[in-house]
Amino acid sequence: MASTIPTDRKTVIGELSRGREIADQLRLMLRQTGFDSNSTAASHGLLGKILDSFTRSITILSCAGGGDSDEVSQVPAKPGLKPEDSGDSCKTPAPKDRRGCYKRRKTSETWTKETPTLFEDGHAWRKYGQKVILNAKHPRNYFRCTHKFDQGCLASKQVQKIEDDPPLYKTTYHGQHTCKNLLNSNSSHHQIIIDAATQDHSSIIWSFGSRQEPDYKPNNNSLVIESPEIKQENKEEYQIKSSPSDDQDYFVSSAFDTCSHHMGGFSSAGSDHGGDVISPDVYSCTASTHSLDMDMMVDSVFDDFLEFRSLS
DNA sequence: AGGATTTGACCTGT
DNA sequence: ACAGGTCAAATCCT
Repeated sequence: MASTIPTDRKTVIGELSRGREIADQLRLMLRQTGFDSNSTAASHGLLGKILDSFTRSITILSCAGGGDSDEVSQVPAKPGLKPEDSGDSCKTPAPKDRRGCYKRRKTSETWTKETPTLFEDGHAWRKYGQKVILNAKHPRNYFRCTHKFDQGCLASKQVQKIEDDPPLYKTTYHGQHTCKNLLNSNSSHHQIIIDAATQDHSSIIWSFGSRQEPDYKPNNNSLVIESPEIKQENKEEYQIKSSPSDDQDYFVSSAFDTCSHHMGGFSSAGSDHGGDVISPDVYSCTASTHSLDMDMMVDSVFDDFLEFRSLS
């Protein structure tokens, strides 16, 4: 990686800039159209993410002069560290002095979810820490995307049990997945529901869950598309392994190009095998009939992403 | 053996 | 100074 040709870099930056502009236009456009407030809010949120992603990528590419530029979070430049082995500071030796080895994420976007159960979210997570939190009954668990190093995916999450009685888990997500490895390569049953008819707009609802909720039935108008199963890691006793969500957002977005989801549609299900149940999370998106041009815009945005990926 | 988790130490923001 | 986030060596698991 240390050797990306400058021309390529420029091309990538150019493409990303273009993508950012398009996403920005899309946001303006959304502002003027008549989506319902929920969808609008969700769409703006998603667009914000897209814009943020573009901006970060551009920043990384522009700053990291030589290439190599690993990530924003793993920054060297340690003040008190010996200058030898200029470059990777915290990676290898210097077993003790970790000053400057990492930067705590500060401004990356976060969003939280409170759910009564723990479940899969389609991504592979690696636990990297656990911390007792003041005034909290349960420790907080820290996870990062398994592909942090091989694909530079910066997504991470924190999971904490906040209630005992009716169990309640709070999951805080940081950053978007940029990795491509969803755990859906084998055969689970994610549900994608395209709810074809509602009053004003036709709306589309996708719902996902690594296990199907037995009782759940989409309404009559729903078109249900099943996607392959995601890998399940059934560890009965310790499950803060992954949770639903955001990444599906990414998955959905890239797969279908348009729409956003709103959080909060999570619903709990019964249980099977006496263990925790994975319940489907419902993402919804309203696709207005007059949004074709937006589709094209979003297409364009994702084209940029794809191009960026292929170049990098 | 290699990957994942545990856990104490370390670092940073407030 | 403290609380919380991250690192990385040790340990566990497959």
